[in-house]
Amino acid sequence: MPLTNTAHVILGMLRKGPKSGYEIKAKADISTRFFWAISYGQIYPELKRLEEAGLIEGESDPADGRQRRVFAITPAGEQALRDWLTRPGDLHTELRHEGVLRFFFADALDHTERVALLRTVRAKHERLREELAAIQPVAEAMAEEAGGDRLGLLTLETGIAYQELFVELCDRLERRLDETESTVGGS
Amino acid sequence: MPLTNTAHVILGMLRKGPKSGYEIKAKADISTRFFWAISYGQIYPELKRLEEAGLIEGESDPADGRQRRVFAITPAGEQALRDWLTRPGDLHTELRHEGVLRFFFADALDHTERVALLRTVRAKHERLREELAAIQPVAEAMAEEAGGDRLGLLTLETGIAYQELFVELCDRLERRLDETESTVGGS
DNA sequence: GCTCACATGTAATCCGTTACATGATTCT
DNA sequence: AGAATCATGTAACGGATTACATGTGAGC
Repeated sequence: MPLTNTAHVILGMLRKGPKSGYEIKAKADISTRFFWAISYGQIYPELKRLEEAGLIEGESDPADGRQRRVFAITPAGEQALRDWLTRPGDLHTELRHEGVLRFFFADALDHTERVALLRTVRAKHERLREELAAIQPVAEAMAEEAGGDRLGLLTLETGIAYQELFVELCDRLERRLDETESTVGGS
Repeated sequence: MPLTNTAHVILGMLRKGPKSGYEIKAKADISTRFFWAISYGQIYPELKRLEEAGLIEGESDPADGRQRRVFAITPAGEQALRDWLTRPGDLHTELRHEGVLRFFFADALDHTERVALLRTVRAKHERLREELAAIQPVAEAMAEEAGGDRLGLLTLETGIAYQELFVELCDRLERRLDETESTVGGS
């Protein structure tokens, strides 16, 4: 059966060099997390499956006496990754945004509550924007060691622009709310 | 136990007037779908649960001899909706975007393939933008009958801006790709 | 001695989609 | 006659999160 996108994240991470499950999670947490989150509950079982399928190879590599398994991608794994990257057909795109959802139904609230909601949403995206901005130097360093792969940087910039859009949209919505409020009066 | 966001979608839809499960789905498909999708597999069981919890009340209302159950929100349901809308704490925000994910790992591709990927992603968002734009007149009509609730319109505009951002980001990324390609040469 | 980071894994559970089953009515 | 729309529901499955369980080593 076909691999999940999460499996491809693991494959993609290992293509940049051998890693333990723990390291995969750590790298994902500062990069892919913002548009494709993964958790330990998926990583370890998936590593097992990928190894059985011959797409990766695990090797025991205890560091400082600590138990540790490091996985490396195989040629078959590289091929599977490439196949996925170039595969035609629909790309899964899913957004679940409780803030926008609440706003959609905010007719049940009064003006003050609506504004408070927008401010909360705005604050969240502002915080995420800062979180991403803080990663930038790390990503810069990672790009160096990855032999000049700048795509991580570009993706990060995309993530920052994404958060900025929501901040701006919240501001815009609040202004629009004030306009109607002042002309017709709110509920 | 607390209600899911999907349950709140149903509650929110019913607050705008009694509806059948089928109608709820139809309304959601042209509004909340883009930031909180729901399916029949959730709607019907959830309607049952909400009724048992006393938050909505179903009434058999066959139209043209067709079997049909219409649900109305109860005062308890309205209260539950309000509680949710004003509840403090983290708002679930989740993005799963296979296009950006692939781009992040596109180091494994050559320049031409990378550009093709961006074009595919761009086309998808372009199509979504048009889909949303086509809904605008419908939403306008819905705002009238909803007694001047303009929030649906504002949310729709937000959705359009969201799609436009991705279209623009794809263009931006393609330009950035061309820059590095022409100066240092690609893989 | 304690806490944090490193490290691996599983089980329960939740949420959601997809596919299926069924049937009436309306439009072409 | 056939397709599309209206209409309700369930079962199987899949993907992911959370919580739990366990243990080492490093730094304070």
